[in-house]
Amino acid sequence: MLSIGVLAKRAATNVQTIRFYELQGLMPSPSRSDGGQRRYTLVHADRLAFIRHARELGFPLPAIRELLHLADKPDQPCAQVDRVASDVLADVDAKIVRLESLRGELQRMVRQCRRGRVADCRIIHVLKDHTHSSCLSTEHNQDQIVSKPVR
Amino acid sequence: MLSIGVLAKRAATNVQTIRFYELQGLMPSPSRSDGGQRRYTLVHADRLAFIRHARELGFPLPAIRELLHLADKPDQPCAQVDRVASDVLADVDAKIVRLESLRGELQRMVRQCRRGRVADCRIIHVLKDHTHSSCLSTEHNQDQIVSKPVR
DNA sequence: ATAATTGCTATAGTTACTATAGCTTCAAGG
DNA sequence: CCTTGAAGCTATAGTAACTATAGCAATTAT
Repeated sequence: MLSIGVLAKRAATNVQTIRFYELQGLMPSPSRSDGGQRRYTLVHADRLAFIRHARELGFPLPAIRELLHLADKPDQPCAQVDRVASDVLADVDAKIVRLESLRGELQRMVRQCRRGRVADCRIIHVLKDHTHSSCLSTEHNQDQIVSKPVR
Repeated sequence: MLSIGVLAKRAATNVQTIRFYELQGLMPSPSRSDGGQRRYTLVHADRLAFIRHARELGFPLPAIRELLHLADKPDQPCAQVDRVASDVLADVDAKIVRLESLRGELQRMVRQCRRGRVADCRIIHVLKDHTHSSCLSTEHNQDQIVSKPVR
């Protein structure tokens, strides 16, 4: 029987995340100690590893929920599994395309900076100039670009 | 004088976003009509265009706040502007690297899927097998990969 | 037995918005 | 002048996937 802390260490997850997965129905509610603390088995550890691995590969939680569901039905055809994974792949591809376009623009901007005064700064100029602003606006594509959280 | 709706259309933004930027201190509070509705000038329109363009390029709001601040001091050297832009570029670069690594893994998984039963599915196998799970875990790099919101 | 650590629940914060509810104001037509 | 429908107002909650905190209870080590 594993405490939540031990399980968390094994999966390189943190404790709150495991409780969060339980709330979201991704991890089953484990049994409890007499005092009410969660006690896990190796089955739980496997399931958590599956979830974490899928997360690292960019699967969103609803997709993982679906995969876990499918994994429990070994005799079904795996077309659905393939579709879920392919969707994630398509998503990742789209993100790469967009980011590479951003990178191009940014590199151009930064390269043109002559380190003078703000008044002459190409970066500020480009941002101010809304005639340029069409260069990237791919209609309905407004992805959020977030700085990564440092854990 | 522009109403918030007209301003929004010009900047291809939506109305709530403009009010949100005002709350965040990115847009100055405009004057109001007798009935209390916001009335904007072309100065506001320029500022909003600047913000939107920077957002499209992946600048987070705090960075945009800094740029707006710097843009108001034309005689300062632009080194700080350059640094902000370079940071965003570095961030975009890091995201691309990570996503390309994800893409590789996903492609391998999807290619190996033989469309059989779930029990034999390579995708499920790879996800279940935690000996593979080290392949991507780049220590403290745990970026969130989110599906883009459809507007 | 006691102290340090870990666990518990519930709640709020993160990013950059988006969406709703319930109300008020505005602009155009008759 | 009056009505009507669209647009605007504030305040609040929701999104994704966690992370962090507060205030308390259980467990473990000494």
